[in-house]
Order: sequence, then structure tokens, then C-alpha cells
Amino acid sequence: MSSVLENVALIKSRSLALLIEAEVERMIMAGEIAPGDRINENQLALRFGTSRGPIREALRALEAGGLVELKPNRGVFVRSISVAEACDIYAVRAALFGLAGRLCAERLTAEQIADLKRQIVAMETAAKKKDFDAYYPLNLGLHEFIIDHSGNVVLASHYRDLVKLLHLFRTRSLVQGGGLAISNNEHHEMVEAIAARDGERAHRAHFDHVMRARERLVSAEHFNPVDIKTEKVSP
Amino acid sequence: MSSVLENVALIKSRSLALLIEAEVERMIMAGEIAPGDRINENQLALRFGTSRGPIREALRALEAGGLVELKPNRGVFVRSISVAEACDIYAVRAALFGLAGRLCAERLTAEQIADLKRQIVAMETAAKKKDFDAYYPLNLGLHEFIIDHSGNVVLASHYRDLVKLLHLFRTRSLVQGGGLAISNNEHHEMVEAIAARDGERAHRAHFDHVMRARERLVSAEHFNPVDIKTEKVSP
DNA sequence: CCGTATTTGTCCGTATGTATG
DNA sequence: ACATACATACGGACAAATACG
Repeated sequence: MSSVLENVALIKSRSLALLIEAEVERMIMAGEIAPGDRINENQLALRFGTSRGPIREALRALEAGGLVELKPNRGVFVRSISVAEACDIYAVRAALFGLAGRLCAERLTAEQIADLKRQIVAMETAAKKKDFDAYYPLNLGLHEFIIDHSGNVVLASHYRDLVKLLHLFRTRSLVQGGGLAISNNEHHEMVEAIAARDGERAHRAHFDHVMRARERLVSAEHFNPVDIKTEKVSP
Repeated sequence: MSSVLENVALIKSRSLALLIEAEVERMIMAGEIAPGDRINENQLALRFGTSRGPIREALRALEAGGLVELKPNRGVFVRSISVAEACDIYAVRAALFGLAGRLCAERLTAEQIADLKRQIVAMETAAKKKDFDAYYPLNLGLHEFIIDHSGNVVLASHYRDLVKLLHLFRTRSLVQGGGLAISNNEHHEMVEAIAARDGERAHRAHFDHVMRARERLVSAEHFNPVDIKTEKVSP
């Protein structure tokens, strides 16, 4: 059945490769294809009811984002992120988020800062009730808010790429659950720094916030030593 | 003549798309194709002596790096970077470079720090002699050294992407020339912070260093208002 | 506004390389 | 080690969209 893309195509008629790129990215994010899996071009072509041309173009595009890995004459594989790599990604993400915090401190309007404070309050109540189902989307929303309102599209773009990559990191559940009340203290400091229009302080607060999540990752690694997938490298 | 790629292909046999990707990137960097120019697939296919398949794959890959822009049913265009965008890129670059400085402060060996100091001395002598031809590569080398030795490949990858993008920014000559002696003072502070193993201070020094280059960009914009290329957007 | 030329988008056939028994 | 099966890599042809006169 080739209806998967046809439905989307009706909504907005663009190039097949772009549609396939979006769909494959979704499949990877949803976990329908697991990290390490090989992606069969024929299978995809059959599934989407297209030829292999647009498939190959879409996969090339995804490769640059780091979601898949291209091995010449062997195929494309869904990237699997090691703990070490996740650490690196977290550090870079911290740097970008720190910058976003600084920029927010410099340019947010009073209304937007009030909005931020409301979000913090909502998160506090959710945290006190230990209502994780409510807390999680609020947390996501707060981070998105800061990235979006930084006003730097390049920053936002790179940040989002990193977040996507982290989805390929299996052990992430260990991290995001860790420290609900702790995280909220950090959020407080972040917003206060922004409200005080202190760019330097906001930068540090936002940077540290993500770096602490990274610390939890490192300690989790120590606690639960990962099995490195040894893979033959072509000569 | 199709010898351009054949020569390279002999050196290392990889996929054509990868070779074409590298070659087109080189052409863009060398200015053989100017920002805003359309890239003709048939022309490239003819020039490289290949079919259009690999060409299209290569262009898709380049798009994700931001070097070219894909407009459906119209073609691919070499991206042109506006002043505003260059500012954004500089800010992100500063964030990444700041992180690199911090990491270097944490992990560089004594020998590597000594190496850094030697580079600084060489740059100082070049600066005092106003020998720009000697200073420029040294400056490049110093930045590369810090990025490479940060030990974070994700950081290095993103940083390099940004530097590539900045090559598409025409007015950049205004910036890189500005402040030869000033720049060297900043380099001093950077290396001192690293030598003192003060991550926080190194972070700030490296961040500020790039941000000052950005400031020179902003003032240049004010001095020389850019003409925005108005381009029709398809409905 | 219409017809033509050019270019992009897509499909399919074939060759080449890789994995597996 | 060899042959077979299978997947990728590439080329070429057709269809559709855009640009131009």
C-alpha cells in the first residue's frame, strides 16, 4: 500500500524526496526503525510506492543531520549514539542553550518574561504533586520557549538537530527522569537571571542546567557500563 | 573534460556522490560558484562525466550543511548569507568556541599548553611587524588547535559547518582584518585561562573573543548598510 | 495569454559490489 | 574458496513543471 505518502502529498505537493525525508525521520524518531538497523532502499520504495531515486536523495539529506550513516556499497544505517557521544552532544547542547539564555535576557519583552514566570509556577505545582505526566510537557515547552525566543534561527536549528540525535540514545530515560525538584531550582535561577536582564548570569545558569543533566548521564554510565558495539571497519 | 573527478577517484575509490559533494563544496568555497547562483545539474553532470543521479544526491547532502538551498521545481542555489544571519552564526560560533576553551582548560596536557604559548609568541612577533601574511595562518591554526583539542567531535563538526557558512558571507573581509593587536590581547587571556586550568574563565575568554569579532561585524553593518536581495516567493 | 525550450523530478534497467551458503 | 543471491551504484529515458519569448 502506497497511501502513506499520498495522503501527505495531498496536503502539500512538494518533492517526493522531501516527503520521504520527513517520513523516514518520523519513523526513526518513533522508533519504528531502531538504531543500528539497516535501511533497505527497495523496501522503502515499495512501501512508499516510488522508485529508489527519491529514496536515495532523502537518505543523503538525513545523513547530514546525523540520523543515519552512509556506508558506501553497503547501505545506510540508523545511527546509534554511544554514551561518550551523548556526553559530547550534551555539552554542545549546553553551550547553545547557554547562549539562548543570554540572548533571552537581552531581548525578551516584559510580557514574555511574565509568561516564563507563569510556566515556572505551573512546573512547581506539578513538581510538588510529583505529577510527572504534567511536568514533562511543561519542561519541554520551557526549553522550546527559550530556544525560540532567543531570536537566533541558526542556534535554534543546531539545537534541534542535537535534540533529534539524542533521541537515538537509548539510555536517555535514565537521565530525563532524574531530579524533578532539583531541575526546578535550576529553572528558577534561569528565569530570575533573565528577569534581571543579566546576560552573563543567564548564560551560566542555562549552561549549567544542561551540564547537570550531562553529569547525571556520566554517573549513569559509571553505574551501568555500556556495551560498546564493536563494528568491523572496512579496510 | 571529465578528468576532474577521475583523478580523485583513482586516489580513493568511493561513491561518486561523495566525490561530487566534496568537489562542489570546494568550488563553492573557492568562489568558483558565487552565492545566489543557480547550480545546473546537467552542466555538472557534463563537467564530471556522470549522470545526474549522483549529482542530485551530492546536492541534497550539501543542502543539509546549509551551503546550498533547494527550491522545489526550480533548482538548487548557492546560499547567500545576509549580515543578520552572519551575526547569528557568529554568536553560535562564539558559544561553541567558548565551550572548546573550557574543555581545553580541563583536559590539555602541559605539553599542549606549552605548544599554545609558543603559537601566541609567534603571533605576537607577527603582529608587531604588522606581517599580516604570517599572522593570518597562525591565527587560523590557533583556532583549529583549540577546536581539535577540545576532544569533542560533535562540537568540532558543528563549528566547522559554521565556518564554512561564513565563507559565503561576502563582507567578511571587513571583519577579519579588523584589530590585529587587539585580537592578540584576547588570545593572551584565552591561553592564560587555559594554562590556569580555569574552565569558567577560559569559557568566557573564548566566547568574548568571537563575540568581539561579531561586534565589529555589527558596526560594519551600521556603517555600510547592506542591500537585501528581494526575491519572489512562490505562492 | 499561449507555445516552446530548458530544467527539474521521477522511474527503470543494468552493472558492480557485498554478504552468505 | 566459489558460486549464488541480493543490495547498492550508476546511467539513461520519460514526464512534469518552470521560464522565456
